[in-house]
Amino acid sequence: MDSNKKFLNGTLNTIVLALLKDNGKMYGYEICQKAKTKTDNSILLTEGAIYPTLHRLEKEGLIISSKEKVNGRTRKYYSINVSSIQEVNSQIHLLSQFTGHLRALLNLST
Amino acid sequence: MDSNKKFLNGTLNTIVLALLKDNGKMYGYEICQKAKTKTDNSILLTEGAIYPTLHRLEKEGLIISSKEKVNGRTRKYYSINVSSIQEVNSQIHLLSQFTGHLRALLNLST
DNA sequence: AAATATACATAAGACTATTATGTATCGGCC
DNA sequence: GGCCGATACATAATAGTCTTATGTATATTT
Repeated sequence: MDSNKKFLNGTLNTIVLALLKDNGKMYGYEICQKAKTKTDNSILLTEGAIYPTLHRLEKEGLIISSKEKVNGRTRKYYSINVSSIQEVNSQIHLLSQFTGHLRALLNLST
Repeated sequence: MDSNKKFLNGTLNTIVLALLKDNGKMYGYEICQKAKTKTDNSILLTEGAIYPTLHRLEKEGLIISSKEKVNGRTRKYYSINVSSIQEVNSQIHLLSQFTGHLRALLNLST
């Protein structure tokens, strides 16, 4: 059920970018929940993976963060850096192409 | 163009199994060529990745090998171990599901 | 004769995810 | 009132896979 784990490698970066692009702004915990609910509990992002990924993407300048206190708990919201939107689109497009190629190799019609 | 590289991680195992299942028996170099031609020169498997993968899969008992001398060059042919066909099908199915979930996250219709 | 394609193999290094651990607040339950 | 689960962040040690580089060897093309 959660054997998807081993496939995640390399795609997590782009998954995060795609979710942020769609949802405007999100925080780490929320991204994990979204991925989980959108994939029937199949893609389960762990904290040890998501937070380093967010830090990495911010360091690279693709996303920006801002802290907010909500209900007493601190949330760190991330959103796409507008000046990097082309690069983000490019990365999403590449992953999209890759899934297509994968499906061709697996003989999946669509 | 070959930025698919970073997405490959974790999926190579299953790609190899899928190709072997479709083509009966193949050798390492042939697998690389097949992946390349079937994906418009996008998925380029390197020798440093393919050979360790084949050795790993054989060690796990999912595939079996036999050496043949063809035109003066030695080829090591691999094929699915018939007694592991269920496990192979299962792994291919999991990757297939994963690509579906990925496409859902990327908002790709198909 | 030299370069390219074929065909295998392995080692060093980089990168990413898993697992484990730590901190802290909030809400529900008994 | 105290405990547990959910929320929310973070980091370190470890494992695993891929890239890059290197090596060997034969056949074909230029």
